[in-house]
Amino acid sequence: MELASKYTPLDVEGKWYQYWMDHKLFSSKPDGREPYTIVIPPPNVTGVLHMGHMLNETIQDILVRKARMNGKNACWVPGTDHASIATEAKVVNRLAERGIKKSDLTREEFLKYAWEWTDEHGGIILKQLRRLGASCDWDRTAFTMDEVRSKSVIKVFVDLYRKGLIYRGVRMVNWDPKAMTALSDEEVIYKEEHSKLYYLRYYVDGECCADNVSEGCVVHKDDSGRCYAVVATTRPETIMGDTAMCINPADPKNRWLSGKKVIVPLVNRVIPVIEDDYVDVEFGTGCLKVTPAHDVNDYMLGDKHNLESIDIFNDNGTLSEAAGMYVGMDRFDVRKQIEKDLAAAGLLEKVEDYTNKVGCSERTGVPIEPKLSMQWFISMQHFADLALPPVMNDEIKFYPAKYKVTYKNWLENIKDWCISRQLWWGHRIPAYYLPQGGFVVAETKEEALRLAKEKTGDENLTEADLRQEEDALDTWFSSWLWPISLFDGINNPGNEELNYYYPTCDLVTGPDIIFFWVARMIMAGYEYQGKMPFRNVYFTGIVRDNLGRKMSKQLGNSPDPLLLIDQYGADGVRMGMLLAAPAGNDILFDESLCKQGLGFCNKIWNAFRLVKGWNVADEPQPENSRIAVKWFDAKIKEICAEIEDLFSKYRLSEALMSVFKLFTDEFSGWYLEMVKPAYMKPIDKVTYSETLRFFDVLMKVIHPFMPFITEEIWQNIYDRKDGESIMTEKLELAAMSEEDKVLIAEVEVMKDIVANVRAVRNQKNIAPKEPLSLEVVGKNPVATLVSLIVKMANLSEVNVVKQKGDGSSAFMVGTTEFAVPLGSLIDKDAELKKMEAELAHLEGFLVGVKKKLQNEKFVAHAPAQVVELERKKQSDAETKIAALKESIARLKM
RNA sequence: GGGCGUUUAGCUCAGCUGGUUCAGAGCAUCUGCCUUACAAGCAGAGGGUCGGCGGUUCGAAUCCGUCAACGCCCACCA
Repeated sequence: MELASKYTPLDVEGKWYQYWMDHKLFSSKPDGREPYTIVIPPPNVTGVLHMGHMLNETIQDILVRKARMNGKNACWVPGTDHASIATEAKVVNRLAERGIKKSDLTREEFLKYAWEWTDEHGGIILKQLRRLGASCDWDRTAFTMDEVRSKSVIKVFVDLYRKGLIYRGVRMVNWDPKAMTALSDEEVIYKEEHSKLYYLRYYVDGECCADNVSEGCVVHKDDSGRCYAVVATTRPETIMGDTAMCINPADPKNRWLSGKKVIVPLVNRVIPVIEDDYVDVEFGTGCLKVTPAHDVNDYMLGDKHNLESIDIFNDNGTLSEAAGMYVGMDRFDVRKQIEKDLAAAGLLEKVEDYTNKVGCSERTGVPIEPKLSMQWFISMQHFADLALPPVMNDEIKFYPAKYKVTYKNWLENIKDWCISRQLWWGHRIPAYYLPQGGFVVAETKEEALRLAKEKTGDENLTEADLRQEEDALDTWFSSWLWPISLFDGINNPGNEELNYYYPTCDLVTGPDIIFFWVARMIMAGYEYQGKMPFRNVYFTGIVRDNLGRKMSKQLGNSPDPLLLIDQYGADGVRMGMLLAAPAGNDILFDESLCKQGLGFCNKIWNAFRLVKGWNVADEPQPENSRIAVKWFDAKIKEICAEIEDLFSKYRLSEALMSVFKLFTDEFSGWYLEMVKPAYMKPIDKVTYSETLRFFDVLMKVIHPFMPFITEEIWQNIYDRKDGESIMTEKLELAAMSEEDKVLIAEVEVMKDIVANVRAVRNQKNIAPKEPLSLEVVGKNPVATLVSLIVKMANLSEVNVVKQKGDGSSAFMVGTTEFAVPLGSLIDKDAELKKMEAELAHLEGFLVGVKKKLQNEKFVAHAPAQVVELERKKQSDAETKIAALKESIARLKM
């Protein structure tokens, strides 16, 4: 077989993915094996793959492939999310490009466009995932708006309504004026903004009796002697909605305003001064303008003090007729204009720079507007009570565990969830309004009609009389059912698939959706299955660039994942991602890590090329190879046990590093060099077949991380039949024996000796191919491994001597001294210097150890084995010092 | 304003319930090698007062306190 000296991923990756698909190797059906289930966090249906997905999906694929390799029935269910707001916004934009306004379309027409868009762009992201090697069971691909999922959503809505957990009411909600819909609290993100604090004059209405004031009052008067109050606000454009001014009753400086009325600047409406200790005396002037329609706190005040509420905004953020002024202008244009107008009218005291947090829509980015409106809500306390205990008592484990605190905090301060959205793209709320007023909630129109008749007693009602709610549901109202609805567990409770695959095992997702999604899935899981939706949650970090900046379109610092795969291969990119991704930390992605990944592929490739290039002869196995095989057999067991342990702790990055070192250092660097036949010489049969066996095992160990190259090589180790695949293989290794442990330790000593001899070569510029000899002073600690030392250090002989010869370079391994005779090459002075430095270090060390042992408290308090260790350190050091001193003395002779 | 987390080599990170020469790994750097699998390679080497200060202890990177810097989450001060 001819193999190129460089590995080219593109040649093999597509081929094997197709092979896996053709042989249905990703597909899972319930059987007698232990299930291992992951549901994908569904990406937006019209999204494209970015680095965050790459990280997430790589981790999931590694876990899934590992589980498969461990003999479990692994099932990774893929799917996409309809992403109500995001998708609707995209469709609206696209229509706008064609000159079509959403408002000119009927709901049906709009949805037709939306589905067109979805069919056209939908699922691209899933196709892209295949390039990465994702081993999802594609036959199970689901969509949050497909039939099964939609039906589940409606069923759950009706159920929760009947249980009294869903209600409809007028509340202050977060309004997105761009998307023109209500949002949940979680969809609001607070951004720091450099804005301004405007100080406005509110003249006192009627006679001003400011002469008659108490101590500490601060009264403002203008040039003509009229009194006014000063209100500090960041939002002067809302003064048209002012219906009161509020002071703190305990505030002496504003005492004089008590019971007065003031005039809203420009608007000239007279409003009362109310008193409430909500007002912070220290902020601004202690006078607060109250706009109940446009601020949550003001709303609370209005409610308490029975104030009128004037909604001055249209749904799109422009000013409404109710404002009376600036009608039709955008709220931010009004802010600019009103500043000018106030100043011109002499009503603007001053303007200060001010930094505050502004709530913005997570999706559209525009500042949200608190708005009083009729919406649908879920009572959340019930769900919080369900979802808190299992996480706190670790029935559901979070990795890293620190997110338990975040989770707890949220659940203990839970607020009701606004689930209605004034959007068309989504699940339409199954509520039907009656001509007589009121509504019914039902899964179907027929059922609604039946309920309506029952409710009204009007037998003449027809379906046409019922008007279905226009609002759609929050996207997350479908996502929270995902682990159940994927197995049709809502419509078809207790079905075989559900029983087998649920609860799922691991959930891999970002901490940014811990509330949106993770917490709510736990709620739905317990509500509808009485069981957790997943056992473990692995929170990944945020992918950042190598400067620590979040990857974003604006910065243009996010590489295109597919281009990376073109360049480094999927295996290379997977390794690059994972190397940078310790659990729970943000990952600083650097393209050079992918290069390292490809480099590793190349290493594997070339190792295989070497082995496959050997000629095999029927001759006895040499001693060095016999030991090497035994050793590597032990080593592989050791490292695999380590890897298992790391996997169990989700420390995948470290597991990969162990895998990498096992192959690069232990296998390629040591084992292959130990057994490698001399140039043009054949290898014995036994060693050859054992080496192929190692390859077989190693490919399985590496496979979860790098599926493509491992399949390619695995297929070429032996003749495989069509349909065979590394994916259906199991990795089973025995535990290490005592003998294994001893051998591993001995080989470590041997490596140390070899490294020292190589160092001597380096220092003396002796070519690797020039054989040297080695003297062991006293007893060889690894006498059984002489054949390996000879081969690895390229020695002509190893002699055990009582005393090392003259003209040699010496070193110590453990307590044994070794020497490489160099004859005339020896540099006496350099050798002396080296030894004296070593001696000084050892003597210093000995002093420390002795001090410790002379400390009575140490000997008394420390555990016996620690003290014993110190004593051994002392005697070892003394032995070494004696040997060194002797060598130095002899050198000086 | 509250809470959480981080700070160890030039970079990214490991160091579990204090105790082996405990100060580590990968990458990067430096030196020497085109050695017949791989120069995307091989063999070596250098590099850190473990953020500062204080405490507990026979013994602290590890435990406690405090300060500092950075990051994240939550919160209705206009």
